Amino acid sequence: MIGETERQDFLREMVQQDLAAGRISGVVTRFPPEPNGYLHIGHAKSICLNFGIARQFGGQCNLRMDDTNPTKEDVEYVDSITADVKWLIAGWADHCLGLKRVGDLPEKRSLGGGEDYYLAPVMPAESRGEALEPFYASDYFEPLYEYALELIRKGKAFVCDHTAEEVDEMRGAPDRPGRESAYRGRSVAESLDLFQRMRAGEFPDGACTLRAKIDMGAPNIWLRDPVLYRIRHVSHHHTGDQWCIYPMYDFAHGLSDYIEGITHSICTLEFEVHRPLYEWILEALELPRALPRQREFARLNVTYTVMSKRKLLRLVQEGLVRGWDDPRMPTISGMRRRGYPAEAIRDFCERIGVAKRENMVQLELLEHCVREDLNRWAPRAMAVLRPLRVVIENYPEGQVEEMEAVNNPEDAGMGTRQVPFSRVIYIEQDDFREVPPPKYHRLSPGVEVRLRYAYLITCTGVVKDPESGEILEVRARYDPATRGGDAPDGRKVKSTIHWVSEAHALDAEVRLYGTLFAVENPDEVPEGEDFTGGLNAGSLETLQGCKLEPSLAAALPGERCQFERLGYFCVDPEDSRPGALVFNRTVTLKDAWSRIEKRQTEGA
RNA sequence: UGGGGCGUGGCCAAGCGGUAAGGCAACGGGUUUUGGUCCCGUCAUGCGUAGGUUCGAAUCCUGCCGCCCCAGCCA
Repeated sequence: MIGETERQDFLREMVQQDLAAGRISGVVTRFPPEPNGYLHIGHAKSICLNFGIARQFGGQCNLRMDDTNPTKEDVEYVDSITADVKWLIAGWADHCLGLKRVGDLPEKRSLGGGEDYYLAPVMPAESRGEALEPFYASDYFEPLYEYALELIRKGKAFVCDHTAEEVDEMRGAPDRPGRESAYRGRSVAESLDLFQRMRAGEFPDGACTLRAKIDMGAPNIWLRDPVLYRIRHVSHHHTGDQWCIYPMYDFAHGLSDYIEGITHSICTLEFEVHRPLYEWILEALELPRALPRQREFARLNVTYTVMSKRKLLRLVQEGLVRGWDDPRMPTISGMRRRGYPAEAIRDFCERIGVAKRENMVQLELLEHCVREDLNRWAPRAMAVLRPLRVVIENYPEGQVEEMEAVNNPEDAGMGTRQVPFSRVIYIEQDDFREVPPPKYHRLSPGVEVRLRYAYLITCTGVVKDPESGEILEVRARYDPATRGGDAPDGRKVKSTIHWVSEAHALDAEVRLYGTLFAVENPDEVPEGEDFTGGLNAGSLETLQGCKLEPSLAAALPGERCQFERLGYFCVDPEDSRPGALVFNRTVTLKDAWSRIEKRQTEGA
């Protein structure tokens, strides 16, 4: 895009070279999650990469369910994945999202003297209101079966009757070659017959497999006659009971890419050792169209969280979080519920870059991106999370003034609003200290501070519970000449604090989130311990009776704003109700005072 | 001890033979009716390490060291 500097990385470089060399004429990528869990921030990196490349080169990116293992997959996951992808790319790469008409299957056609299967994406611009759905690898089971037959005919695959244990044992080891299957020399006709009977359901699970005939002595283990098909008498979330044989990832993936006309198949590093097999399968079939090219990048790791779907699933199943969309989860749905804007997540994915080295990105960068985005457009409001009553002794009882407050100092166009002020207000407990520590600028006896958009007040004393000594309320006097916050004599105060009028306050529940794990790298588990031992017991703090300024009464589910001086918050889309508002803290504001305070206590 | 990858500041990451970009974090300062934002400044004589080639090396060559991935009928 002109004027926009697109990030350069080794993958985009490859795409550019392929284009320049004329190997391809357009770019088609794909995002191929297995529907066995919810998408997380690691997937977001992949989504931004694949859609980002499609977008940059005027191509498309197909959303495809890599659903070849029916025992682990579920429609709940395909639905959540589809929604998460759409949400994440909205307003950025919608036009690149390749889907297909509901029910569409690959078209069988003859090409180059042979049969070919192809399924083109339907782009949003040409959908004309038709119902669209993601691609499914399982929609290719029939073509895949045909390709398997072809491989057998070419003498490049055979049906093997060894048990799983035997196959394991015969595979050899990294430094020791394997032994050939006793069935490797089976005739083409026999393998063809057996494979057809496998499909027909004549054999029980595990009785036999279809294997590629490559090289049991290959140093790369994935070339040692890998299994291509296995028998599983289970129904599939998308194909039902149509099949009892299911293709393995290596066989299905490259061919799915081929069927969709994918030019670049970008995946994570652990698949690098599979690349020779990916290429072997496509080349063995002698396909008539250009082949996709697989390249790998390093997956994302973020501090204080885990990224494996297996571990995230455990957190959900064991009730250690409140679900896949728990705001503490690194899932896209969790981040959305917490209030992270899609644009901030995309910005993060762009900033972390793409390379091949292992990496662990600090959570702080993600939070920085969230703050930077929200700062620009989130409206400001005043809310007191831990209320402390302040009585302004010389303010007339029963009097109410409407104070004009700025909605967003970053954007004058967002205007102003009126906030009611009266004799009794709430301030944050943190904003008062009976005995102020050094450098504490907020309210304390004898000190004058500014109430934001209101008046300068001076603390005159406190009222304590005679029993416990707990501070029940703070007493103060205001200077009537300072309406709006400025003193006519030009005197300065060191601090401005927020407040909410007691008589006008809205009650709300506010949920504060800390990191899910207390340790930077939860995957680094001490001997004999479980990763759940690293969980942060204080990751969720629920506050009741928080006091909000009345303008927030109309806040809608999902709506985001900044509570001044505290952080960015959003109305919980699930649990909030009119009159019973629930807010999630998305991220705190940077807090210079807490750093000073921390240094003081550590120094002491 | 087989094969495949990767080593640039605390964390990411540019760099593609001409003398170490940028971001986050951290630290110091300025502005400020959010201890926010914004602005300014500091932060690798050094690119895993040892040699070699070259007028010149993070970039090329060789050796060594370290880390990651692969022995699912998971993806």
